[in-house]
Amino acid sequence: MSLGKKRIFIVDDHPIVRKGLIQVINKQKNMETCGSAADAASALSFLEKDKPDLLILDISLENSNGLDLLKDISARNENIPVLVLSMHDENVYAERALNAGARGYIMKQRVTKELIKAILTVLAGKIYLSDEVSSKILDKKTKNDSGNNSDITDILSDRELEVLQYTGEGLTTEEIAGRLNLGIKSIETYKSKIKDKLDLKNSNRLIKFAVEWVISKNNTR
Amino acid sequence: MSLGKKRIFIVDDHPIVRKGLIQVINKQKNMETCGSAADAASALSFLEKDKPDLLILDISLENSNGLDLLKDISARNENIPVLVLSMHDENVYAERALNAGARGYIMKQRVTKELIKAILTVLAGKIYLSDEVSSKILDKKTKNDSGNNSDITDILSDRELEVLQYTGEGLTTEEIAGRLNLGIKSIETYKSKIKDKLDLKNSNRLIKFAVEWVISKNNTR
DNA sequence: TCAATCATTAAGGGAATCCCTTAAAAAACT
DNA sequence: AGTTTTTTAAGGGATTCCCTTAATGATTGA
Repeated sequence: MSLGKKRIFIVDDHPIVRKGLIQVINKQKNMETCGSAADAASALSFLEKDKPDLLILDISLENSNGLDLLKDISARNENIPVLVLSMHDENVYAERALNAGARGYIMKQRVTKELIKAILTVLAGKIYLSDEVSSKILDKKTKNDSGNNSDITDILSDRELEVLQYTGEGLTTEEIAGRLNLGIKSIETYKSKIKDKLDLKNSNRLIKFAVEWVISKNNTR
Repeated sequence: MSLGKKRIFIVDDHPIVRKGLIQVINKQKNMETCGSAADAASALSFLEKDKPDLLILDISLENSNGLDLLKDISARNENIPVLVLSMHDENVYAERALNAGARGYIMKQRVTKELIKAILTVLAGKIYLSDEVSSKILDKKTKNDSGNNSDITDILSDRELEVLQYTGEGLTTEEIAGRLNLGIKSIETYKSKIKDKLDLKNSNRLIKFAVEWVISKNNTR
């Protein structure tokens, strides 16, 4: 942790965000960006050739969601520390990101102030989370032992949650299948699993629930 | 349109996005940023003192959604052209933004390439939209032009409104038919009329809209 | 006032979804 | 190591979607 600058690769589908990140990082003395990508495919092809010291990853990518890329990277055991960037509610995705192998989670609302701190923390081998999230996650871990948690993010699997999200955005079965690169039949299965788990009578109730969930997620805090 | 640089104010709750935008804009010769804000409140207080030539606005603000701010600005007749920035699907929000007074709509995925073009277009008094969306919306605008009241209760008939209400409560076609003592086929007709009138692509979008409408109705009064 | 538009109600029919069952490989707990 | 959960998907009847056509009554603008 001293010879040369640490090399950072950025994956984010918003060009302005990439620009902003590159600018902020390259202003630092002990780190520099070594490239960027807008989607999972080009990110992976870069990682095959070159290994940066850190990956900054937006989990809300357009064509293949960021959690999948994160899992993919962890699966290929690249051993690259990943700092996840998100515009979503921390409470919903932070824990999943960590479970999928991330070493840090930071919301776009916080980037700039906390970004460098987060990068340094992760580069030092530690895990970075904002105070609110870390305490919340720890809370849940201890509470969970005595059952009774009606947080849907605990009940639903990753895929089910994604399907719920897209359903709440008004997408059809076919459109969701397209987004996730899965068959229609699989999406139908996820929907029916969600209905079972959340005790929703039929698909209209499911959509209603999903829409309300998406709204409340975006309005809370 | 020539003496001095055009002054642009930015409203976005993501610091990196603000940084990126400021960098891109200030590189141009004929425009410059004159400030930025992360939320509606500080944006409004700035606008009371100073009037920029253009406002760039993220409609997915945290604490009060951007559409409200947009409506607020239009309502106070500030006459400032607004370019809306969004990470959302254009087809879902673009029209709402225009109805609320925006002069342009651009997705964050497109910013950098199209940003300057969009700014110049709006500054020139025109409306900027990506090609896909523009034709679609302008079509409808000309149709709807008389007495431009986008209040749903004016557009929909009584029956249609009832169906919308029940749909927003999560009822199925059959259940609605039961409630209103009508045939399923009639409910289907009403649903499709509603979709036509409100320009909703399919029944999932209809349900989403209906759920959101029911919620907003219960909150706004 | 009378043709014209809108509202209400509904049928026909192919396509898409829903809903319920079954299933198999992989991953994750215990 | 063995059980459970997750991810993925097929089959098939029931329901809903979506598009078209249509009849009757109410409203309204010219």
